Amino acid sequence: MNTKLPPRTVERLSKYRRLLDKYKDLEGAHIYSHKLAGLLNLTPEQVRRDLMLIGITGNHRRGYNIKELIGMIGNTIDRHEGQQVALVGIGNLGRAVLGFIRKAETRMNIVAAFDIDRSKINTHIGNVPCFHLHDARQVVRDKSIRIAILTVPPEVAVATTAMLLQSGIRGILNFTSVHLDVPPGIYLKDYDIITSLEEIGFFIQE
Amino acid sequence: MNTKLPPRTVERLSKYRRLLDKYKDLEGAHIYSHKLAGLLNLTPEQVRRDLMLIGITGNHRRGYNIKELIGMIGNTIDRHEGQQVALVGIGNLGRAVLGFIRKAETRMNIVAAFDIDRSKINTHIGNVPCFHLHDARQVVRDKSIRIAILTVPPEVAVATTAMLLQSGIRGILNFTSVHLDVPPGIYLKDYDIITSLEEIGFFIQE
DNA sequence: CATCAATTGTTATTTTTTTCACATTGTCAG
DNA sequence: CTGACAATGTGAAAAAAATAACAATTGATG
Repeated sequence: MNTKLPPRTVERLSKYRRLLDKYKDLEGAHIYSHKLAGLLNLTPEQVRRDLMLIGITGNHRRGYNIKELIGMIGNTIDRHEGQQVALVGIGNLGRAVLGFIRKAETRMNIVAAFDIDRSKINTHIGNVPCFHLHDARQVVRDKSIRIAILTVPPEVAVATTAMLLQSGIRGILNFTSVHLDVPPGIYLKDYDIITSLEEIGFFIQE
Repeated sequence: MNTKLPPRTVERLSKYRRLLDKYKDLEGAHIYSHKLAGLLNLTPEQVRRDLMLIGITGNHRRGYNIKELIGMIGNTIDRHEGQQVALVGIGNLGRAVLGFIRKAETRMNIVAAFDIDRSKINTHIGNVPCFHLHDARQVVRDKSIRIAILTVPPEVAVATTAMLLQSGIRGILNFTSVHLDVPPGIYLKDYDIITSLEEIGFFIQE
């Protein structure tokens, strides 16, 4: 489908779906744009525009069919059979993130973990097999991995990223506070806890 | 100082400072806007405008004085003697986040942790004392805590948030995937791993 | 069956953020 | 001392995102 959606819209679509997922079995259930907006602190107009952009049509009297909505969002933002994701860096943060994602219901499948600590290689974390980073190219290809979650120590963030890019990774969720330089075509999302805290700190001053 | 900076600018200011912090002892060192921009994948104009907004003046020949720059960013986005932060929810994710922040160099001080598990109360995690959530009001006031990092299980996210708000917290960094409703004046920042992954998944399709 | 209230779909407007463009200025070379 | 280069500072333009406004539609109601 059309890949020209605004990033903000994609973010919100993901949230709509997650919020609505719990009602997915209620056949015929509907929701109004203002209700959905209220639940997520958005405006109804924003919700309607987002849904319009992915071609969802609501009922003028009953609102949007929840099941159809979940389905259409899926058609838009999911790959066909889920995305394969690798966790890179099996420290405390990495393990915690892994646990978090496995508890959440999502189409993102963590299918491999990478580290350089020999004692971790060939073990399983949860049920995720652990490989040496040097084998990334092979594993990434074999398992059709396209996304990496980067939870390595800052010192090795840049070098690790270079290896990941060589191995064919297309998107990176960067938990290190290190700035990464990626070529065009690679989608990088920074997850910078410190910056977020400082931002909060600034905006609560008055 | 002026609190009307665009959120994006505040985010970038935090990043400028973190990047430049390693040069803070080089007396008289300067950096050009285009150099700083290159390091963070921004445009030089954007950098200059951000700095202009907080009243920094560069040298037309040598660029911006790094030390002054770090100082001015601090004047703008820091509270006077750092911010007091509480970690709420001492599970794996909470502990990992705590470890991460303590390794990073930042003015955000984690001064208390909260949980409801009796076995954790009155212990220390790292050197952070752990309290029962019921004592939040008291502790928050005593320690001048203004920001909470929320790493509790999703089932209790809403109830916990209500308690935090009652105790006088002003800002929340929300690691749960649960949507939180906060009154005006409270600054909430969602840290939604799943949404971020799905966003990456969408944008690498083509 | 006509009315009415409520909601959608979408165009227009406003606001926010980024980018462009260029006059201005500090420093260095000669 | 002077000219020229290479920055900065900033108004203006453009792009992106959010909000407002309102006609069109639906279905419930009397």
